[in-house]
Amino acid sequence: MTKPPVTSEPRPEAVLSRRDRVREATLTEIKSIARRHLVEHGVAGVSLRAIAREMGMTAPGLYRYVPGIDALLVAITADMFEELADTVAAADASAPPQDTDLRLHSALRALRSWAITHPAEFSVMFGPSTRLDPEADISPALEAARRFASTFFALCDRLLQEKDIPLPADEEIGPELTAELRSFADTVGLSAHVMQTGAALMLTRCWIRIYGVVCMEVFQHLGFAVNDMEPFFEAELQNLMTGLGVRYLPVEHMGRPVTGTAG
Amino acid sequence: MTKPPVTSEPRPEAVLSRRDRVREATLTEIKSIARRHLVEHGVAGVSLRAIAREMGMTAPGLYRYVPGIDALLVAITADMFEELADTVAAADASAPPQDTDLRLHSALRALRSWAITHPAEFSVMFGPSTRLDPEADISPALEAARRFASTFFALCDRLLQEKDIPLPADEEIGPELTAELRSFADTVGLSAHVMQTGAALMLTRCWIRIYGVVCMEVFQHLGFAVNDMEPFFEAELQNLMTGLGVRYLPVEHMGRPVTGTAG
DNA sequence: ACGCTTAAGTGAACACCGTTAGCAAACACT
DNA sequence: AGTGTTTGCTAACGGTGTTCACTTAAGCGT
Repeated sequence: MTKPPVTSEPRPEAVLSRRDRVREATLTEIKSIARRHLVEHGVAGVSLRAIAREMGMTAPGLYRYVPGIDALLVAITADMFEELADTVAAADASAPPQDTDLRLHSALRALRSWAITHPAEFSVMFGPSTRLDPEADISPALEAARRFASTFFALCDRLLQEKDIPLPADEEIGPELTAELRSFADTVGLSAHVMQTGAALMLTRCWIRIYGVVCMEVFQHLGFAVNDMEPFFEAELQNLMTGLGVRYLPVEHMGRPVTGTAG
Repeated sequence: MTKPPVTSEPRPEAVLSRRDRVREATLTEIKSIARRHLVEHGVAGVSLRAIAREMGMTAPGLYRYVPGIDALLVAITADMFEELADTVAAADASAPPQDTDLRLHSALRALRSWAITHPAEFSVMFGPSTRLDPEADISPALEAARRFASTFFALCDRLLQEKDIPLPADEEIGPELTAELRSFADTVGLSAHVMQTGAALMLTRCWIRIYGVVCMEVFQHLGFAVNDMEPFFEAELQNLMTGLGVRYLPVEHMGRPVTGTAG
């Protein structure tokens, strides 16, 4: 870089050379097409050959950008977690910073919203990994999932600080559960407040229930008998909030529903 | 059948001709091998060609028995629901008929037990259907799933008859939820007791939560941070039972754990 | 017991899939 | 201009679901 850039580039595009830029663009295109195929034909419909065909090139050429189909699926899964994290964070940020209750409602409803509008994505993110080789390296997706979870961790942290959440006492939790909760708290790196065993238990319990309703809705397990699962989600949300000592905020009282980055 | 059977056959094998019998045996063999491949290599590892290869025949020959891979997968899914239903029913029956509390504990623990010992099966039964054509006819599996659910419906029915379960009042449920609950109750054909809106809500809420914990465990979503999910399951079970006004029975007090038909 | 009907199974073919190896062209940089 | 790297291609191997035409075998009625 002896010559200064003459072209009117606002940012020097980091330190990426032109080559690296087009390379990155190609990778983005690959992932974008893969994502579309995922949405349109399900995870089974994502294939390197089809992607290459649509890009006007051949399948082996894609191996210059992606080590294989599994890695590509992991990569787009990570992207989707990132997107979901953004959506949830945006919903969280759309509420007044002090109104922790509303922020929590907002974030959880944004999660459900995104899930039901992105069933194919949600399935590969939160369903069983049926397509990937069990020995595939899924760490990129895990990393992104961590960032997604952190929004909720932060909210729970605030909640524990502000309110007097009724937590189960350490004595009544049981040694095995305590051990698992400690392991969990250590691995995900919970903050001091959530580090309490009772708080960690409360957190996982809430997550399990949210996960349950949303999975049930997206995977269509009551689809044959139920048209709209929203009332069930809201019922669960209400029950959850009540158990947390937080007042439940119905949808009507929330103003315009929050729309995330994609919706 | 002019000649009486000389061979020592206890039963006349229904009205099936010899031809139909070997045909049925072949179909059973196909499904059995498919099931094994499912367990050993995941749902993606089930293929007609591999099954045929193992049976010493060619793939097109299988089309005399099964209309395609999708129908085969649906068929074994139905079988698996049948098996799970048997397992749960056996656990239920292993408790004293009058002890509804214990029967419920037993049945739910049997469900989890079967799920974690049969993750591949559980994934195709309760996870998103990623492999099947969305237009595939899954009614056989649905029918079997209904029979699986009926065990729990019966238990809830008993519970509602015996105890004074604290049910949410009709007024506080909300019109949309009421409508969905009615639709649900009608479709699955709940008995008179569970027909009450509050009871149906309680039932679905419980099911959602059980579904949530078990899915979370089988799909390994906390697997990176938690070794054993049993304490979480038991915590959820306890919380659930308490909410139902039923006393929670810890595992230790239950005697030898119940083993189902497979496991 | 013989002939006819029907079912079972095969081989070839088509259209897909992931992946590897070897090669030619384009590009960046000295 | 020459050199080395990057990119993309073709060919090929082994795998998949599925259809079609065909042969073989079994069962059934007379």
